[in-house]
Amino acid sequence: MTDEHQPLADKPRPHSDQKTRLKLPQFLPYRLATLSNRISRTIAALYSERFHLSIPEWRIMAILGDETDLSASEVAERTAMDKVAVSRAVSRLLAKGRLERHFSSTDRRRSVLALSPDGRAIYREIMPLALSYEAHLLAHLSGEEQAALDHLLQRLESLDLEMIKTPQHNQS
Amino acid sequence: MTDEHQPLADKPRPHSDQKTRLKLPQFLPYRLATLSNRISRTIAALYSERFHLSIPEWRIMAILGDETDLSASEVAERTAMDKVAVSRAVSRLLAKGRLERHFSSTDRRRSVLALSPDGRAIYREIMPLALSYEAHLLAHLSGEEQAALDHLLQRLESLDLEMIKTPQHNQS
DNA sequence: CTTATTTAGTTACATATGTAACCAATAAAA
DNA sequence: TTTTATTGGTTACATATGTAACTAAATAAG
Repeated sequence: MTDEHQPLADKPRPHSDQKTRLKLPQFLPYRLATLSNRISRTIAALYSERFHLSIPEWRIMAILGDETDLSASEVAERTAMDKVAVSRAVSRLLAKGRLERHFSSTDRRRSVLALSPDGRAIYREIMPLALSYEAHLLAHLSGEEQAALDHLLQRLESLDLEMIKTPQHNQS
Repeated sequence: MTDEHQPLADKPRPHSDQKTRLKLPQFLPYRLATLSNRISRTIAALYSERFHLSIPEWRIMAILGDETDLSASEVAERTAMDKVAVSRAVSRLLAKGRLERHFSSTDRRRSVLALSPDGRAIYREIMPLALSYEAHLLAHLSGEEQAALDHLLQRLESLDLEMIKTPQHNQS
């Protein structure tokens, strides 16, 4: 694949053959990032302007619609957001009246978050949109493809992605 | 945890059964987004502080390392970044001396971008890191899994993700 | 030509995000 | 207990990003 039919004495380029080149469109991290971005934007378009919700805000509502009375740090865990992002999104949601917050009586630092009636109503409107969008996406894949996708995501999610030890190179 | 093994006549919750709930950790767009983020951050850690490069900056260098003398808009196309992001990253790269720019003689609006010698040197350092990280990731997958992954990405990339027509709902 | 239109890129402004510093409450040590 | 460390969350600051408005060059129309 590297050299289609490369005439013998005529190298494509002296300094960089296919093996040492990085082809962005075939680079896995790049592909995942662009695909995921396109999907996220598309789905955000389903609710962002209609409900004035940002992606992190919706994530929090989505979690609290499913499991109620979580603390901010529990929300952070489950949404894979960091605590600062959660804090900010929560305060916006509180300001908009979509969330209710009180604090644990046993630990007065710990917040207890839940959707407000208003938030629940919005949740019930958006959630089917989100699910049907996902269904719409998956509908383009066969059963086996769907299974394979799920399997691969599980595999990749389970990797710890641990850093490769940087080839020693103390040139800093 | 709510009700482990639910006795027959005892509905889990009147208002939301599994079918109408959104389980974030199983929601495809969410899974893609978090996976891709983890990978991007990990890989960015390989070069960001060592070479003082942001992700968009590296993307541009990666493209120009592969194909030289592109215009800003061609870079934008190939990196899937928008032209504003490209403009900003390009000006940072110029400032750091990693890029050279001149303008087309036939169309004086059109920029012609290329890595500077310095940029090329950096490219040659980073690129193997990026590739070996990818290899490291893929090494955890079997040959079939890798093929399936590539196939699925191609499938998903080819979808136009077109918006589902919003169920009419003029409540704005 | 002279005036629209389109195209390439940049700039402005408002908002979002990340990192680190911070405050308050709890838990652990001394 | 008083001191010290840890944990839950928020705030500040610097940087990044998105959208829209804008400049300049090139085309197309009149």
